[in-house]
Amino acid sequence: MIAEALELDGAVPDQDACRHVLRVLGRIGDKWTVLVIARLGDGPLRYGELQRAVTGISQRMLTLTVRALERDGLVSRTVHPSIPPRVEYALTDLGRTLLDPVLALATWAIEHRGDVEESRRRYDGAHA
Amino acid sequence: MIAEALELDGAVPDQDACRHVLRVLGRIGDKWTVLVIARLGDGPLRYGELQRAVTGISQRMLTLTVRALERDGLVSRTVHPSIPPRVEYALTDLGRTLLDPVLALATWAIEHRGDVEESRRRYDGAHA
DNA sequence: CGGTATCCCCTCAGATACTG
DNA sequence: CAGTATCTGAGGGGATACCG
Repeated sequence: MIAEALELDGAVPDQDACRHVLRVLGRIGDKWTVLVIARLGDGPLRYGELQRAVTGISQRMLTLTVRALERDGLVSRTVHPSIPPRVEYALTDLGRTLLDPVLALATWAIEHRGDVEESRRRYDGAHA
Repeated sequence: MIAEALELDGAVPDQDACRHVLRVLGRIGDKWTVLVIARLGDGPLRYGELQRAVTGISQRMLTLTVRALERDGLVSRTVHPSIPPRVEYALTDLGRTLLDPVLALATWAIEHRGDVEESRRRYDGAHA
C-alpha cells in the first residue's frame, strides 16, 4: 500500500519519486528539523530565540537546519537591517502544510509509546 | 502546536516524551526502515525476498533494520524449523497502525514535490 | 546579534568473508 | 537460506574561534 504510493505505478517502480519521498523522510527524521519546525509553528522567532527554544542545538547546526528549510521553501528568513541586526524566521504557507502529517506521526509515537517500550523490554529480556 | 503535542504540558516541557517522539521520527527517517515497512505492508516476506524487494540494501543493514523493528514490536519474525531454514517477516498489528501516518507524510512529499524543487532552484539561483 | 570557518570525533553504512 | 564478523570510508554533529 505504501509501496504503491511511493512508487506510483506497477511495472517499473518510480525510483525517482521514491527517493524523493525518502529524502523528505530523512530530512524530517534528522536530529533538529522537527524541533525547529515545531517551535516556529507557534510563531516567528529570531535567531537567538530559536536557539534558546531548541535546547542543545549548536550555532552550526541551527544555521545548517534553517538554511536547508529555507532552501526547501518551508521557512522564510527576513533580515531587518538595523543595529544590532535582527533576523526573523517563520514558517511559510508550505511549511505549515507539513505540520499536520508531522503531528500525526508525533501523535502515533505518543499513543503507542507504551506498546513500543513493553515490546522492547520483552525483546531485551528474551535475548539476554 | 506541535511543540505542545511533543511536550504535552505547558510549564515544564516533557523532555522525555519529546525525545521519545524524536527517536521514533529518527527511526522512520532512516534510510531503510520505511522501505522495509512499505514492502511488508503488502504481506509477509522471507528474508531473501525482502532483500530483493528493497533494492540496494545490504545483508547487514537488512538484519539491523528488521531486528530494530522486531524489538519495537512493529514486525514479527517467524522461524520455520526446516531445511533449508525459512524465516518470515510480517507487520504486526502495531506495525500496521504506523502505515497511515507514514503514508500521510509520503503523500505530502509527493504532492509538494514541485513546490520544494522550485524553491530549491530559486534559492540556488539567488545564492550563486 | 547573527552568523562563518575550522578541527575533530564517532557513528553509520557498505563491502567482504565466513558460518549453522 | 539466513544470517554473523570484521574492516573501512564518508559524513553528521559538537567545540571552538573568529567576523560584519
